[in-house]
Amino acid sequence: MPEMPEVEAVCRRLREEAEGCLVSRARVLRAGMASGDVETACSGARLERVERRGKNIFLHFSGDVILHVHLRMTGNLYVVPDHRLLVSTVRAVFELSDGRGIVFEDPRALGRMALVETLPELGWEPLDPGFTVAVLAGLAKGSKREAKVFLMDQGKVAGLGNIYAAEALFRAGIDPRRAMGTLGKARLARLHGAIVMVMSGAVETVYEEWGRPGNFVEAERERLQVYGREGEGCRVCGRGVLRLAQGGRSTYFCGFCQR
DNA sequence: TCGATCCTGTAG
DNA sequence: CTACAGGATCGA
Repeated sequence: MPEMPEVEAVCRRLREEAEGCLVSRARVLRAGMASGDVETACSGARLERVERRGKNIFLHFSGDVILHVHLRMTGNLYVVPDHRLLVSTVRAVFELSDGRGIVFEDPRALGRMALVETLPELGWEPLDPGFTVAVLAGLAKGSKREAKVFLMDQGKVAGLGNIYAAEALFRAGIDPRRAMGTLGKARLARLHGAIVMVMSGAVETVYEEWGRPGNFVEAERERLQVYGREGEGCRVCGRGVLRLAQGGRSTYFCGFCQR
């Protein structure tokens, strides 16, 4: 489910609904998905702050407890009205003192939680004003990695995943196989603009559509130019959208518009 | 830099 | 049945 826009939506909603709430009891329902004694650390603690960095969520609890949550492919974190009513894919639940619950649901069970002392070093937030063309150029300089793989490196730019890396490259007209370090100034500027545009648009769309009738992912999907559209016509030139494998993931692109 | 791995679900 | 899935990490 989540790329950075979905993670941001999760965090915003969590802030609205559960920030400041007391966790009477924390339960880890799937052993191995959490590192550290989460049940002991979070039981009786108050959720003071919800922070997002890239696709990572940091739940700050009273007592200097920091819980690092990563939703991976199919995780979700949301508030339910009754913590006793849980579906089978719930991996952890934070029972709130008012009877509600913060639930970590994850069908594929790839998501993880970990108690941490400090926040890990991550790459730039694409929507941070400090993330400029010059910053991107500095990161790209000398890199021989393929542009798509580079963009998905969370240590460079944090939050771009398989969908939005492809979308940004399409909008910038850059071939995803192109070595990052060979991009000229003009192309880097286009790429930077595309990243900011794609991510800011996605954040707002995903958040607005959250919880609406129908699937909020579908609304965002309609905005996508290339992702998941193999064989369909490019929205700009009409030629077929291509798919290739990079780093074990599918990359969608237009062979004509992206060079 | 590749492939395997962690898991389950769904589409073909 | 196989292929693939919006992620990340590990070892070769």
